[in-house]
Amino acid sequence: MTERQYDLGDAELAVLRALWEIGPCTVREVLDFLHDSGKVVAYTTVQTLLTRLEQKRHAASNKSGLAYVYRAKLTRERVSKSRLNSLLAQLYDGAAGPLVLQLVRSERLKPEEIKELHRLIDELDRQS
Amino acid sequence: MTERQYDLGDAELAVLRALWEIGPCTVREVLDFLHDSGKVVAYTTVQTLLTRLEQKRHAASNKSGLAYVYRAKLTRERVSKSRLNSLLAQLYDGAAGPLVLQLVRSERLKPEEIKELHRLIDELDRQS
DNA sequence: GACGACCTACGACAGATGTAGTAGGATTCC
DNA sequence: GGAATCCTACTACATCTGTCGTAGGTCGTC
Repeated sequence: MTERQYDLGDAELAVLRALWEIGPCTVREVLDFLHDSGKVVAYTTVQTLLTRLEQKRHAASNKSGLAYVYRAKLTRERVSKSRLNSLLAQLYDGAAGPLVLQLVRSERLKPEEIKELHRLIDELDRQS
Repeated sequence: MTERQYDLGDAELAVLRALWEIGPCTVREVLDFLHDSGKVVAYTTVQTLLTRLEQKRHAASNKSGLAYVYRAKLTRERVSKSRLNSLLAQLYDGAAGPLVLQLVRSERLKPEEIKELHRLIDELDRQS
C-alpha cells in the first residue's frame, strides 16, 4: 500500500542529507557532519547506513585512496516529492489545496515568499 | 532525533483513518472499511493493529455487548501537523515557503482553493 | 444442545531499521 | 619497526511493523 515512501528510514535520510549537503564524501565526513548537527552516532553506524543506501541504489561509491567516497544517487527533489505524495495521499486524500491553505495559514512565510506566491497565484488566476 | 513522527506505521495509520472516517467502531467494521478501500488483510491483523494503537494511547476502546468498540484519540489534524513538521524539518530545512511554492507550482489547485489562497495572501500582505 | 458465526487473547515470525562491536589490513609517524 | 590511526568487512542484536494462526469463549438458530 501507500507506496513504500522510498524505503528510507530517518537515520538513512539523515545520512543522505549529509551527502546532499557536503557532496561526495567519506564515512568520516558524514560522521563529522552528523556530529556537528548534534546527532551522535558511531562511525560504524554511519558505515552501515551508507552501505545500506548503496545496496538500495540510493547512493554509490568508489574507492579513492584509502577510503570509499560515497555520493547520493537519489535527489532531494525526488525524495521530497515522494514524501509529499505520501503525505497527501494518506492525510489529505491526495488534495494539495487543503495542505497549501493549512501551510499558508499556520506557517510564517517570508515577505519575499509571499511576494512570489502572489505572483504565482496571479498567474494561476489568469490561466483559469 | 526528528521526533518519532507519532510512531505510526502505514498500516496503523490506515486503521486510524478508518476510525476517523466511520467513527467509533469494531474490528470488523474497520476490516470491512479496509476491504472496501481495496486493502485486504486478515481480521486478526486489524485486531492487532487496533490493540497496538490502543497501547500507544492513540485509540481507546470499551466493550459494547460482544465486541469492543474502538475510537481514535489522535486527531487527523495532529497527525497531519506532525507529519508535515517532520517533512519540513527533514527535507525543507523547516522552511514552509519553498514547500508551498512547490505545491502551488506542481499541483493543480481548484479554482475555489485559488480564490481562498488569494484571500489569505492578501491578508498576509496587508499584515506585513 | 450442537453448529456456525463472531469475538478476544496470545503467540509467532519475518523484514526493516537503528546502532554498534570486533577483526584485521593499510598508513603514518616517531 | 612498533604504536597509533584509519578504513573496511562482517556480525550482532533489539525494536518496530505488518501479518497471521490458534485456542477458546459467546450467541443465535435449527
